[in-house]
Amino acid sequence: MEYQEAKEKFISTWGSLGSMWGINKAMAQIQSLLFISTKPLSMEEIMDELKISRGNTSMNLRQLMDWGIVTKELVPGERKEFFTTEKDVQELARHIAKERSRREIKPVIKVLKEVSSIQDDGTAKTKELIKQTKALHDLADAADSLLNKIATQEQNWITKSLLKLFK
Amino acid sequence: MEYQEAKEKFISTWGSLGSMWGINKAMAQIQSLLFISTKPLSMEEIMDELKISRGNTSMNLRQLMDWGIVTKELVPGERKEFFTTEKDVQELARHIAKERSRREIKPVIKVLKEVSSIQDDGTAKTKELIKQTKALHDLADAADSLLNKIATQEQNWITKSLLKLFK
DNA sequence: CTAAACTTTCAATAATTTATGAAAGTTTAT
DNA sequence: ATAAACTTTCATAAATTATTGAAAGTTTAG
Repeated sequence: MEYQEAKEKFISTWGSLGSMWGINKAMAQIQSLLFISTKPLSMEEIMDELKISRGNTSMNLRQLMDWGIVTKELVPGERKEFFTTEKDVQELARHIAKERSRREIKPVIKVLKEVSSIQDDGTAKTKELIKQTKALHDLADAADSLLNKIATQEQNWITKSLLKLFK
Repeated sequence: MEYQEAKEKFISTWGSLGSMWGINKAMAQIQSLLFISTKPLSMEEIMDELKISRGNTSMNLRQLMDWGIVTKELVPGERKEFFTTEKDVQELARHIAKERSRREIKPVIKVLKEVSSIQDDGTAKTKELIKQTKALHDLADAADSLLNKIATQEQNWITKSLLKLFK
């Protein structure tokens, strides 16, 4: 396998991994392209490389910027904009963990709290609803704390976590 | 908020959380319905409750069984089949972690290994591809180990993990 | 100010995913 | 063996999500 093939394999695999986790293909592919690029890329270059439209590129770049993992780079003397992604995998993981927590997990925890706090009317089904949603709430809450600790931890958390956790 | 409202809120929230993480709505909703049910439910009951078709119910129940989180229950004297989900959240989380690792993370790690193992031809772009995919490989590998440790750990891992990790 | 260079928006369309329902398949009781 | 009870399959439909491309918007150079 040589460069071009490896690159394509990486980008397409990353793209389909994204889909499995609710991230659209174009977004994942743009990010992965930037991730292995040796220099910032313009919109034009991204479009060409991935064979996607201008609009699609623009919208997905915006989303990546909203997620905080892609930034605009202003190249002196150039009029157009260039883009780079966070190159450090740890930092990348941290951003994603933080955002997923904020956007997706926290709101669900809130609902679980509401639902598990309803008045116990004494019936078995109400008791079960309360019991189960409370258990889920506690799990989600613990998982979210873990995620956030990780997200705000200094470098190399994974290595350190593994050490602490399984020593 | 009383029982019916709380129940619906829980089921619909759980359904949309599923979508964010690549799990279809019906599947998530069936699981959540079973999760708060005080008894095993028949296909008929699930269809009625969630207003989904027989085919859809059947296919999603099969998927849930493939994931190992729903099982058929044979009620003596009854001809039809009944279904229950794992009621213990820890066990549930463990199943899901294990399956996601096996189905999604492991294959990606394999690709990352292949891609990061290409011949270094000395060019900057090849070096970058190797470096970045290797970093990603190491991260994915570490995260996967963590997930699997969690998945095979005894009860209450979260509490224990948190203690160890942040004491 | 104005025109060129570039980016964003968004209505229309395409692609993908999910759901339906009836036919085919299976199991069980008699 | 057969018919009723029940489940699965799968072609088709519906719904959702992603993509396009051209028009509108913005910025910068001169």
